Order: sequence, then structure tokens, then C-alpha cells
Amino acid sequence: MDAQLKRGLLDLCVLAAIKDEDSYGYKIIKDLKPYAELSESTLYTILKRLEAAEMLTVRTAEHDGRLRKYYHITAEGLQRIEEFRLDWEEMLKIHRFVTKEDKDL
Amino acid sequence: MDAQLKRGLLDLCVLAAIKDEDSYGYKIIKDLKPYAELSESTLYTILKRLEAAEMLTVRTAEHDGRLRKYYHITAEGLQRIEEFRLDWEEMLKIHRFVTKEDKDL
DNA sequence: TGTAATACATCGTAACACGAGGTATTACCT
DNA sequence: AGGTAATACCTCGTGTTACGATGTATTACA
Repeated sequence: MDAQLKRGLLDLCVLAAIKDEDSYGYKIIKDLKPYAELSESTLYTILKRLEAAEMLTVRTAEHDGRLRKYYHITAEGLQRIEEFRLDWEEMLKIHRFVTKEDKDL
Repeated sequence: MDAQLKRGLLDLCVLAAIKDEDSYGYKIIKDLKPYAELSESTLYTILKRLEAAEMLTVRTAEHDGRLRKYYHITAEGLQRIEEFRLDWEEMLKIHRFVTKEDKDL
């Protein structure tokens, strides 16, 4: 999929991936694979950004002697998802405009 | 609307705006206003980019003693719109993933 | 022994949207 | 005549972002 079209959508995907249950980097990438492929460098950039925006919080925990950073969505993160529903309406309009067969019909 | 979500969509909007009839900068902005607001600096960047990608051609014509640059879509430009239909399917999947109420339902 | 998987991270780059600013003409109002 | 809005084009710099390349370290398995 076109990289530009993915922009902005990836933040939402990551938020959705931790929405119902805390998750960690590696798992997020695997969970998102059916919907959007993203590299590790992209994901960690996004996680940092979302943390700075207070849309998620981080907690470090040990799992099988290995450290994992678990990400937890905040109220702001949930609100961002809600706002996306409105943005989606506008994107639908754009989609209709772009893909309609003929302007005169 | 979120600037990042618009990314990539704007190119498509511009192509759609000249799809059925050649158009020029100022008119494109006005035609797109109901769907996506974009500044002149953004538009001219996009037009240059699409011209370089051979998705449109340019022709200068005089109108009421004033020069206008008319943009005409090419076969590549039309194909780009067709490819968007496929990209949209993936975006729909992402939308469903992000906005579904609960993972377990 | 090596290689894949797990798990984290940084750096540099290219693409992109946009604000700020610039030039020039036409049209309208007072 | 003077001012302002609309039309019509353009450039430059900046901040955001996705991603490839690269690095570190552990566990699991052939």
C-alpha cells in the first residue's frame, strides 16, 4: 500500500492494537500485520510520539528473563480513536469524489 | 481534518479534479474546497510532482489577457486513480480494525 | 555452531503539507 | 484617483513522518 496513504493511519492502528489489552512492540507488529505492515523503526517512532502526546503510558516488565515494555492506552488515546470516526466521514467524501465514474452523473 | 490523514489523498483529489475536464490552479482549489481544503503552496507542489510523474501535462493559455496553466490528466494519472480503488480496500480494513467496538465481539 | 526469532533502540533521509511571502492583472467601490 | 478584493501564478523554509540501515542482547532450535 502506498506509504503516503498510510500516514496518520498507522498511529490509529497502534492505538487500536493496545486498546483492549496492553501490548508490547514486537506483538503490536505481528498483530497489525494483516492490516498494515510497519517496520520496527516506524513503530518505535510512533510509540515515542504517542507517549509524548500522552495517548499511551509505558510500563517495563520482565517476561522470561527478558524486558518488555508494555503500552497502555489513555483516555486521550481513546478519544483520538473517536475523533478518527469523524475524520473517516471526510475521507469517505474524498473517496466518493475521487472514484466516481463521471462528474455529470 | 488531520493533516497526516490527508496525505496521499490530496494527489488523488487533484487528479480527480482534472479528470473529466482540463482545469487550472485557482479553479482546482475552489472545486476541491467542499472535499479538502488545500493552500496554493500545497497545490503547486502537488501539480509539479504529478507533472514530474507524468500523471498530467501542462498547457499555457491566455484567458482575458491573463495567463492560465491548464492541466490535463494522462493515462498514468487515470491509472493512479484506479489503483486507489485497491488501496481503498486496505484502508477500509484498517478503518474496521481501528473503529470496531471490541476485539472479542 | 549458526541462524532464526524475540525485543529493544538510534540515525539519516526523502517525501510531503503548509505558512509566509512575492509578483501581476482585473474588477469593483467610494 | 485610491484602495481593496479577487484572480492567477510562484518560491522558500520548516516540521512531521515512514522507513531502511544498523546496532545490541537474549532465547530457541537444528
